[in-house]
Amino acid sequence: MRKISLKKIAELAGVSVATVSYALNDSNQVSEVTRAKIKKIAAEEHYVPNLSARNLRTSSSNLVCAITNTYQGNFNGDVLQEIQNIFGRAGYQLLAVSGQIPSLVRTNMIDGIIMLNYRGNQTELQNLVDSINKPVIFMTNEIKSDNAASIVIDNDLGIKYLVETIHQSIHQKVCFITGDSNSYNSQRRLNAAKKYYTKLFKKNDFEKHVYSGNYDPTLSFELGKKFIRLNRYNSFICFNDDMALGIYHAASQLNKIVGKDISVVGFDNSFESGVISPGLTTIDVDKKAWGQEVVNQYFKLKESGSKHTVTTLKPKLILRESVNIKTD
Amino acid sequence: MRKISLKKIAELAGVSVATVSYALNDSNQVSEVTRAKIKKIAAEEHYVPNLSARNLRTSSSNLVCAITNTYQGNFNGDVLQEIQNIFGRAGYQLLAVSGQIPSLVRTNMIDGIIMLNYRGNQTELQNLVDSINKPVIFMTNEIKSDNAASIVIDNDLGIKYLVETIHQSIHQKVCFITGDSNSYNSQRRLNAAKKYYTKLFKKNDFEKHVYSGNYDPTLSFELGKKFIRLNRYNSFICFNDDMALGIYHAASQLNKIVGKDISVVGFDNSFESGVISPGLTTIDVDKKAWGQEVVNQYFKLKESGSKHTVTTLKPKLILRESVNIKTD
DNA sequence: TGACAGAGATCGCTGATTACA
DNA sequence: TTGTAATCAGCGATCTCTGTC
Repeated sequence: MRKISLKKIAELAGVSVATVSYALNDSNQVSEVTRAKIKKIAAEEHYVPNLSARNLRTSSSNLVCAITNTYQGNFNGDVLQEIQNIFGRAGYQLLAVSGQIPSLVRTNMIDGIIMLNYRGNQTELQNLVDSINKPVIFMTNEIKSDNAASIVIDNDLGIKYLVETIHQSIHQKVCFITGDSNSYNSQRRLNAAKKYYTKLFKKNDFEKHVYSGNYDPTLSFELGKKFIRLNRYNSFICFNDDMALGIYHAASQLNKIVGKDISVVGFDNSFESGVISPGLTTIDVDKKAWGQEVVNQYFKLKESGSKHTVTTLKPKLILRESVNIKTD
Repeated sequence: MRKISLKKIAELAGVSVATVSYALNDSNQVSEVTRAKIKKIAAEEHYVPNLSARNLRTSSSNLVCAITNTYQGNFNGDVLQEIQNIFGRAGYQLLAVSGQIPSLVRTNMIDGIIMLNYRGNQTELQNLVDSINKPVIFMTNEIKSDNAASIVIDNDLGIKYLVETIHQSIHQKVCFITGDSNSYNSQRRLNAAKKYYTKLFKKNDFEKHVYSGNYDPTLSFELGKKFIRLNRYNSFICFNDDMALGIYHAASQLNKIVGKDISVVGFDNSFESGVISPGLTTIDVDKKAWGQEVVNQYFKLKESGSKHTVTTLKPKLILRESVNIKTD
C-alpha cells in the first residue's frame, strides 16, 4: 500500500494541492461541491495527513507528553489513565514516556508536558521549563516559571489525618516509612510527619523513628519483620499503600494481627487497600478531579501563559480496620 | 529562548547548512577541525534537531509506539516498563498510548508498534497491519502478516498447572473466573480451562462453572461472597491475581480461611500475590525475557520483514499457601 | 587527484497572496 | 465587490551533485 499525499489527491481530483488542503481542513475558501468531492476521494484512498509535515509547517501538534518515573505501581498508572481520558476528550493525544526526559519534548513535535513523579533535580527541571517554550504541568513538584503550573496533593493535610489517627490508637510506638528521597511527595510527607508527630506526641525524637522504604514493599517487609519481632514499634505510618502491604506481610509471618496487635496506615487508597483484610486506613485523592485540574491548567497556560500558580488538592481520610483505636 | 536551527549554526560557524549537517551526523565528509568547531557551537547554542523536519526528509524516527488498553493494573505497567527499558538501551524511544489507536501511528512519525492488550476486533487489527508499512508486534494476539509477529504467553500450560494444582486439593467444587471477553489471554485461558477441567475432573459441565469477572477485583469479590456463602464452590481459579484478591476479601468477610477452608489460584504473579497472606499460588511469566523477545522480533521484522512468526513463552507455577493440598 | 565545502532539490503541508470570473 | 481556486514561499533537515583549492 503506497503512501498517499495531498498531491496525489490533488491529481486525482484535478485541483491544486492547496485546494485539497483547504477542503480537508474545512476552510470556507472552497465550494461545497469541491469539498465533498475531495473528501470522498481522500476517504477512498485512506488518506492520513503526514503529521511531521504539518507540524514542520505549523509548529503545533496535538501531542502532549506525560513524563513519569515508571509505569509500574498503582499510583502512576491510575493517574496517567485519568489524564489520558480527559485529554482525549479534549481532542489531544497523550503520549507517555518513562525514564529520562526524551529530547523529543524539546522539539516542536510536542505541544506540552505533564510531569508525574519524574525524578530529577530541581535545576534540571528549572532549565527545562525555562528553555522550552510550551506549557509544563507539574503534579509532584513546584517549579516557578511563566509557562509552568503545579497541581499537587496537600500532603500536609493527608499526613495530619494519619498521625491523628495513630495518635488515637492504643499503639503509641510509631514508626515512619518514607518513599524515596528524590520524591517530592515523600519529602513533603516527611516534613508534615515531623510537624504533627512533634505536636501531638509531644516528643522531639522524630528523626530516630524514620526509615527509608523507597516506596518498595519488600523493603518495608524487612523493616516490619525486624521491628515487630523486637517489639520496637507497634504502629506504622507508611508513605504509600504498597509499603503498608509489606508490613501486613511481616505481621502475618510473625502471627501478629493488623488492627489488633499493631496498627498500620498507608497513603494513596490503592484498590488493594480496600480489598485486603483488614481494610487499610489510608488517604485518598480524587484522581479524576486531579486529572481535570491538570487539563484545565494546561489550557489556561497554553492560552494566556499566565503567572506560575500552585493548586492544592485536599485529600480525604479513608478509615478502615487496620488501626486499633482507643475506646476509653 | 529562540529556536536554533542548522541554518543559524551555519551562519555562526561561517559554513553552509550541509556542512553543519555532516558535522553533527559524524559523516567523514568534513574535516576534524570544522567538525569540532561546529559541534562546539551547537552545544553552546543548545541545538536540538527538529524531529519533524528530519522525519519528513528521512521518513524514519526512532519512535516506537506501545498501544495498550489501559495504564492501570499491575500487568500492563510491569510489561511496559520492561519494554521501555530494553528499547531505551537499543537507542529507541518508546511512546505509550492507551485507548484508541492514534492516527499518529499511521504516519511515518512512528517506526513501529507494540500491541499490548489492545481491545479491538481482529478485522480492525488485520486492516491496520495490512495498511501500515512498519513492524507490528503483538503480545496478546495473533495476526498474520508479513510485517507482524506475535510473542505470546503459553496460556494453555499456565492453566494446566493451575487446574492440576486445584485437582490435587481437597476442594473439588471448582469455579472459574475469567477476564473480559475481548481479551486474547482470557479467551485462551478459557479454552485451556475447559480442556483440563474435563480431562482431570472427568466431567462435562464446564460451562456451568464459568463466570465473567472482567479482570476486576470488585466483581470477583461479589461472586466470591455469593458462592462462598452458599457453599456452592470451594476452589476458585481466577484468570488474574487481582480477581484472586477479590476472593480473598470475600473469604475474610465470611470468616473463611484461604488455603484451609477454600483454595484460590491466580495468574500473573503480581507483587501483591507474594506479599499477601496466605501467599497466592499463581503463574509467572518472565517479563524481562518477554520484553527482550519483543525487541528482538521487532528488529528482525524491521530488517528482513520475514514471514509471520508466533513465539510462545513458557510460564512457571508459583506454588504458595493459598491451596489446601490433599495429604493422603 | 583527493579532501573538503557549498548549492540546491526534496519530503508533505499550510496559509498569505494573487488571479479570475 | 464577492466567491472560488491557483500560485508560491517556506518550515528544517538530508543528501546528491558540483565545484574549488
